Amino acid sequence: MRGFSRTGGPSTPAPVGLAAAANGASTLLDVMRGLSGCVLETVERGKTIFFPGDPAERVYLLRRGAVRLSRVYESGEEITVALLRENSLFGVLSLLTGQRSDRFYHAVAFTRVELVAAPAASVRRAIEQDSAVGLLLLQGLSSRILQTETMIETLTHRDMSSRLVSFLLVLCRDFGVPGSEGITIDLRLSHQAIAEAIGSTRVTITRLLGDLRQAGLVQIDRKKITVFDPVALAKRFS
Amino acid sequence: MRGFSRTGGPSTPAPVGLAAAANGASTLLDVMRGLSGCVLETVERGKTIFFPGDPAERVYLLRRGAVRLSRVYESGEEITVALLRENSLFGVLSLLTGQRSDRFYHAVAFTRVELVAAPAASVRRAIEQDSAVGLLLLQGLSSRILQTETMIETLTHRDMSSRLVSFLLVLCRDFGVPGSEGITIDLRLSHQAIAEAIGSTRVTITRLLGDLRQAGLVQIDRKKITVFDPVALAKRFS
DNA sequence: CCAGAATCAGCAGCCAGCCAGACACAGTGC
DNA sequence: GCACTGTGTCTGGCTGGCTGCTGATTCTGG
Repeated sequence: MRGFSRTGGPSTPAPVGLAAAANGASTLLDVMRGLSGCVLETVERGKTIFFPGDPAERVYLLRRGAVRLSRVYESGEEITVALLRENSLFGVLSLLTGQRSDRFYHAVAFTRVELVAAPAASVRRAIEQDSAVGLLLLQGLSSRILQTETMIETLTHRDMSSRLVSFLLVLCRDFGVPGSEGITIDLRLSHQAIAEAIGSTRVTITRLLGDLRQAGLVQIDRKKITVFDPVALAKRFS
Repeated sequence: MRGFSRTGGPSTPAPVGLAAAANGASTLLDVMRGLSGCVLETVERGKTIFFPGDPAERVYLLRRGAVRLSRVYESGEEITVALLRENSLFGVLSLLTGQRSDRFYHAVAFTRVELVAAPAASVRRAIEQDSAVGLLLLQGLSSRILQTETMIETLTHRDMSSRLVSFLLVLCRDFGVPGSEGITIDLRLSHQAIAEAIGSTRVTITRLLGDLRQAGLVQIDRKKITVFDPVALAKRFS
């Protein structure tokens, strides 16, 4: 259970009456698409959306697919800071101040991705003109904060087994597709990718996933993980 | 260095021209104080601001002091999800949907705290009436996201020593007061509290802090930690 | 203001979990 | 076919969690 059912609620921001009334744009997507200078982009799996050091001048809305935000160290090590799901806002740093600032994360398309990018200035202008836009963006960011905080919960688990389980539950929440056998995580995850996200190593993930599979809790088919019963899996916390 | 100097930048949202022009309210604090139904509260160290399960109907701005957001488990274990510094927005969950929702974190005053609380409905109304309010809130939330993501970086460090160092640097950023000898973290931190924040145990923190002290990197006086030289400390990453 | 209670800090020894490094093999795409 | 990425497994070694105890500090209620 822990953090699974409860945080599952407010994930996809529902249309708000206010916004719809204002100008017919009832979702973030509608709003973003209406902005001047907005661009619809498709990025192939593995391609970079922005590099650390790039100027932060656009705000992105992830329309389809998953994006990985990561931090790269001199050592070559790479840490995943967030795995963004559909409907997530990112690159909001550019809204922060009027001054120019730079990205410090690396944003990579984790799957084939469709996104809407709009200049920060356009977004600011849209907010001025229609306050409903501000509210929608706020809701988008709030939901990002909730996701991130769930991830912090995951990462403070002491033993790797609990961390992995907790992470799988987060993935179910964000990328889960219900099927006949359980919930399938709609991402092609390598053990290495999981390790980078929860601060472990490839070998450990291999071992722990093997344990979970042998316990009959999950199934793995061509890098796609199916969780048979999230509640049963949650009981696996140390 | 890692995440220290870079994220230090956009911490306190600077007044934005737009907002000032709109109605003279140039900071979040001004905005919040002007809201109908807003309440100024003082909460003593250790007292609860809201419990998990409480209805989420107000948005808070932390005016002075520090607030700890945590998750409590049946086992009695408690995990710190965020240590909020002055000027942080929290309780934004209530903005998310029109429907009623409940808190799932425990918010406790970590120090003596002054805060402004406003009903979510008032906040929504204020955004409608003055779009500058929306922008200020957005900036507040963006800065929260940056903080939270730095914390994720901290937590994905594998060895406890790096995690502790990284956490101390985060604390310097958020609660540091420069002094003649270095930066003093203006919080009374027990080893237990640190352990709960970085997913370790009291004993380990005791040992590692002892090491840092012996290495001449930090000083601890009645639960207040002074970091002599953040840059030197940052070199301590494994 | 004081005494008892509670929390906090420090130390040591034991042991499991996990990392490092290495290697073989399977799958996949060019 | 070949290169590359991903998976599975083993051995050794060390970090860090767990337990138990003691003395110091801080809090609390009279």
